This record gives sequence, C-alpha cells and structure tokens, in this order.
Amino acid sequence: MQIHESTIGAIAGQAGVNVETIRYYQRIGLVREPTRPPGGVRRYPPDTVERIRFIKRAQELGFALGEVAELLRLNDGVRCRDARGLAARKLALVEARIRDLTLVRRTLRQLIAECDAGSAPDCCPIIDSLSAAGPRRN
Amino acid sequence: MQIHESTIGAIAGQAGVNVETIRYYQRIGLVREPTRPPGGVRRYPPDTVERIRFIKRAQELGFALGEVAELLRLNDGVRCRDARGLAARKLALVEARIRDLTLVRRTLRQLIAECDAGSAPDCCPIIDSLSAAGPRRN
DNA sequence: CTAAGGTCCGTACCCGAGTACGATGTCAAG
DNA sequence: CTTGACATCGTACTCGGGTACGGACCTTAG
Repeated sequence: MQIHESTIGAIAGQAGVNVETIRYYQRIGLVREPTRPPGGVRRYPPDTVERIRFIKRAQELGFALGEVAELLRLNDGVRCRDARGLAARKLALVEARIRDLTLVRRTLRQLIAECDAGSAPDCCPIIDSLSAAGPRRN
Repeated sequence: MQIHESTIGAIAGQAGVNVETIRYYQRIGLVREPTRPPGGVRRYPPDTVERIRFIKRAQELGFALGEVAELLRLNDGVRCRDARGLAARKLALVEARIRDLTLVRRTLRQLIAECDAGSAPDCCPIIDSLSAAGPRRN
C-alpha cells in the first residue's frame, strides 16, 4: 500500500495541494492525466508530486501558470534549442524583476531610515520616491 | 481649458489608463472620488495622475492592489508609526522575493551555460534544480 | 440650438487561478 | 456484502483586476 499507491488524493497530500487543484492542472495541461483503467481509478507516477511542487514553487517566484508550462516544456521536450531561447527570455524577465525589486528595496530602506531618524514632519515620502522612480523610465 | 481641466478622461489620458480603470479604483477606494457638483461633472485634482501612476508602478513591482492601498496609506495617513511597521513588513517581503529570484536567475544561467556547452544529453535539468531549491526550505 | 463627444452609473462580462459541490462510481476493511 | 472513504466528472462559484456596454445626462463648438 506504500510503494505503488499514488491515487490523486495521495499525490495531493504529498504535494500539499488540493485534489481539485490537480484536476485543474490536468484540465489546463500542466499535469498529465494517466489513462484510467476501464472501471477503475487513475494511478499517478510518483514524480507527479515533484512536478506539482515545481509548479507551486515557480508560481511563488512570480511565474504565471502559462510561464510555468513553458518552463516545464524545457524539461519535458527534447527540443533543446527551443529550450535555450525560452530560458534566455525567462532570464531577461527575471533580471528585470530583480532590478525593479532592488529599486523598491532601496526606497523602502530609505523610507524606514527616514522614519527612524524621526526628523521629517512629512515622514514617509514613499509616494514621491516611488512615483519619481516610476514612469520616468520612459 | 488647460490649467483646470482634469475630468476623468483627461486624468486617464495623462496616467495612461482606461477611464474604467479609474472608476474601478474609485469603487475599491484606491482613488478618491471628488464630489460632483449637482448636475455637473467631477473634476479631479492633478495629483490624481501621480497617484494612479504610483499604483500602476507598484503593481508592476508585484504589489497587489490591497498592498498598494496600504502603501498609499503610509503617505495619506498621519500615522507614521504604523507606516514604519508596514514598510518594514513590505521590505522583508521584497527581500525574500529578491532572494528567490536570484536563485532562479542562477539556475537559468546555469541551464543556459550547460546548453551552450552542448554536452548534456539530458540538457535542461531545470526542474531538478528548481525543485531541489524549492520546498526543501521547509 | 443642436449635434458630437465626454461623463455617470449600473450591470455584465472577461481572464487567471483555483474552490466547492453533487451525483455517481470504485475500492477495501470489517 | 455492506459501509464509508475516496475518485471521477461536470458545472458552478469565488476573487482579483479589470473591460465593455448601454442609456441618461452634461458640455461645448459650430
């Protein structure tokens, strides 16, 4: 009952998601749906758990499910050349995000420092700083 | 007609958003709705544009509108102490995101380097790396 | 004054990412 | 063999973040 179980519920438990979530991922093609033995119950290979954990992890990092699907195709597909391009595009995306967040971090740190200095009567000039850092990029 | 306009359409134009979006922001309390002169049309103070730009910028940086509302309260509110705490929590969040993304960046770089090396028959071990970096944190 | 274009307002719709639910089927332990 | 837990499936609902639409009203240029 241990080595081969992996019904949907077991998988969900191990991956820490709702059964419905797995069903949803199957609907959108993120997780393969094992063929069902006629009049039986689907059994999932154990790496399904890893796959779902990967999805969840990537999602936390700010990838939408569509992007996650692409990332997974890197691995699933044999098409290494496509993969490289995809990874490169993703990398650029991630780097941009890091740059932006680094800016936000600096702003927040300054804000906190100013608050701590306790000086400013107009403490918390966060809007000014952020909107200055903002659309001026264009 | 220039100096005092700021009808909703003008504001939307300057901020680069849809009129409907401003209406939406008003519904959810992100943007103040100026009182309407009876049988007339609302006029918006020019800083509304800045506010909306700020919202859009913060959103791009990964803040949900609810979080943006909190950020804005930092500035609107006189409650500097609360503001500091809020900013500090936001900062922690941003730092965590940066750390995570830095990991992803490294993974993607490695992946690309490996692809370029052209060696691996199982090119693109991105799932392995990411899921290793992933839920193991628990 | 009138016509065009903008505002106001409510309501409905969209997408992404799930969650919930109810009917029916399957499986395993007692 | 029955009972209870779980699986399957379809459909509907939720929530965030908007977009679209239609009818009424307002404003302004010609």
